[in-house]
Amino acid sequence: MSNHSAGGSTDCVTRFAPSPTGHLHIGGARSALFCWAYAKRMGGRFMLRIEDTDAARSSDESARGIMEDLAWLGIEWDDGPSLTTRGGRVIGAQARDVGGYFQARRVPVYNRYIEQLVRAGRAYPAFETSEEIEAQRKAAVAAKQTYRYPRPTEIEFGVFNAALEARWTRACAGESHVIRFAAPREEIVVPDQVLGDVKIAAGELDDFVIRKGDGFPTYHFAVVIDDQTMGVTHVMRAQEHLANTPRHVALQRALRDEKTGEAFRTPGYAHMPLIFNMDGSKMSKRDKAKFARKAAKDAIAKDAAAKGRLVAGTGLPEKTITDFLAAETDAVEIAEKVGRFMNLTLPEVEVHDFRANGYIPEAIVNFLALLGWNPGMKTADGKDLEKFDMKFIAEHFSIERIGRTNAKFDRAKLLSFNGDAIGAMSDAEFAGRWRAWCEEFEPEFAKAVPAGGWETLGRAVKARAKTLRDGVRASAFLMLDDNSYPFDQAAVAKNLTASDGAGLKMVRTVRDRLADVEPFEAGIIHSILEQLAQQSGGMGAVAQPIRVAMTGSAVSPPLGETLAVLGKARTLARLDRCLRTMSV
RNA sequence: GGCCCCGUCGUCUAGCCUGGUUCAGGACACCACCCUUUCACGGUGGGUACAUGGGUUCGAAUCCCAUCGGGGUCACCA
Repeated sequence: MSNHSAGGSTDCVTRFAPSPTGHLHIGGARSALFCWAYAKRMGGRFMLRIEDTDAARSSDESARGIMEDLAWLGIEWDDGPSLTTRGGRVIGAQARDVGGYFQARRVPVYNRYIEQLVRAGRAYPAFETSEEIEAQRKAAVAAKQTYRYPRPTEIEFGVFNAALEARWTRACAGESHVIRFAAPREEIVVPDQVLGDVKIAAGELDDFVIRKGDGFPTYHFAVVIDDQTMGVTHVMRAQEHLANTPRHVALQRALRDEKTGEAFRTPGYAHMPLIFNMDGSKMSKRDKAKFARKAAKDAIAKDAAAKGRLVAGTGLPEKTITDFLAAETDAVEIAEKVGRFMNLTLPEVEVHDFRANGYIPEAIVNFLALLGWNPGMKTADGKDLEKFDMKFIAEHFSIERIGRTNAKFDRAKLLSFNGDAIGAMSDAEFAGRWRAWCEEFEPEFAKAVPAGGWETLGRAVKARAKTLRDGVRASAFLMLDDNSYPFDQAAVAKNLTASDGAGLKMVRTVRDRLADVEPFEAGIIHSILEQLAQQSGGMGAVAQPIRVAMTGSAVSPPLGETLAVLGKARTLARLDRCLRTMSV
């Protein structure tokens, strides 16, 4: 039996290793999900490691945000930093002790292995500045040649000779340097469980940097050391890393574990397909700027004055807006301000964006699982099985069924999944989750919902909401000022004043019937409307006039709930105002 | 450009490994109709794909090769 109670055994250990330089990208979330799923399926452990060796770009705030996003999705780690959820539960509480899950705190470990490599003649200090290297690289490119760092002639592969010792002494004395790996001149085979064996010819690798001038290891080095010392057995990541993997394999062959003295293991690799936008571009934060810019330019093309309104509406300096429109800057903050002012839904690229726009984690996780993986099962009626939950993924995930072809992220399908997931909730569950979301992301609206009104309103809105935010849109009637909301004139003409004011007469009738209703509940209101409908030529003749009178438009959720949530006083006030201000 | 990976409807994909049961199935999107108190929901139906060219074979989406196309990677970023 395993002595690790929280997760499974250490026979299988997968890891997700983000660098904390921003929010969790949706593609990263998929990587994490697959790693998690495989570990669960194998009864192993899923680890979260923070790769913060880029001191300039990393932040603890980002690390925390990433952990919260993962937790929100339901992707919880057995090993990694601990995170206390809102419910007070601690994720990572049973983590194994592997010497820290933040790479920046593991520098002494890396340095020991650096020295091991140097003394084995497999790594050496190099003293060129990055400017010098850059100049050489440019010259090579200009000459249409592939740049490879030329190994100094005095360095003998696999031998700690006098020249190397002299370099090492200079480095240890504090002279500015990097450490480079003496790459082997032999073919390297990366055994990949998705792609099969990927062979890289001898001489393709050059002596890449494994420790930077600032003393931190590079990604390539830290990954190899950590995966070995933390017992990682399976490395699953996006295909963009495939071309880096030979470096890792080469490093593994050159290193020995300082505890066991044995050569490093080569973990099982599985590189998964990449995810792109529908137009084939990379999904990036810049997509928000592109989207907002296009919308703004379109508006200005229609009406030149729109730019002035944009400046005023966003509160940004005119120069900032001008630069933004000219694509001088892709700043997310500007894009978001423009988006907010223009009432745009900017394209989501980070998990947090989806959350803020009203997506629910079950739908995201389900959709993500289908991007590059497929259970290959049928439902009872013979269709492809597409809808499933985390439990299913944990039970059925397999590397063999990971695809090889890149995928485009189809937001329309995600939206459909989200709508279905919302539709599958009970009314009570929807009401609870919708309310919690509104309180966090639409506090103004949340305040406007009367106490006890959430379930009634939720029932009215659930079927027409593909996102939680849609529920707010559908409830726009609630936010109207009872005495000044505008009327859609076409709707008024059609439903109120037409046929000699038949609609207005109906409003009058309904108003009088409603005045006595007690309690003012959706079901009761509905049955009253139904009665009237029977007496007067169908529900359309009753409902549409009321709808227009109550909301100013011909579109709203069902009237029983709409009126009930508004309450008797507001309902009568609105009907009265309509009667007062309108005539044939 | 060098090296590497990939190529089934607009998109995600099933089928490919173990060639025939597939003039290729599902889902999303789209269109039409039905239902209907508006908007939605739901129901029914429809169009659309094996990149191209060569092989192998009685037979190829499935095996082989070439071409074309897409992508990744070549940092003191991860």
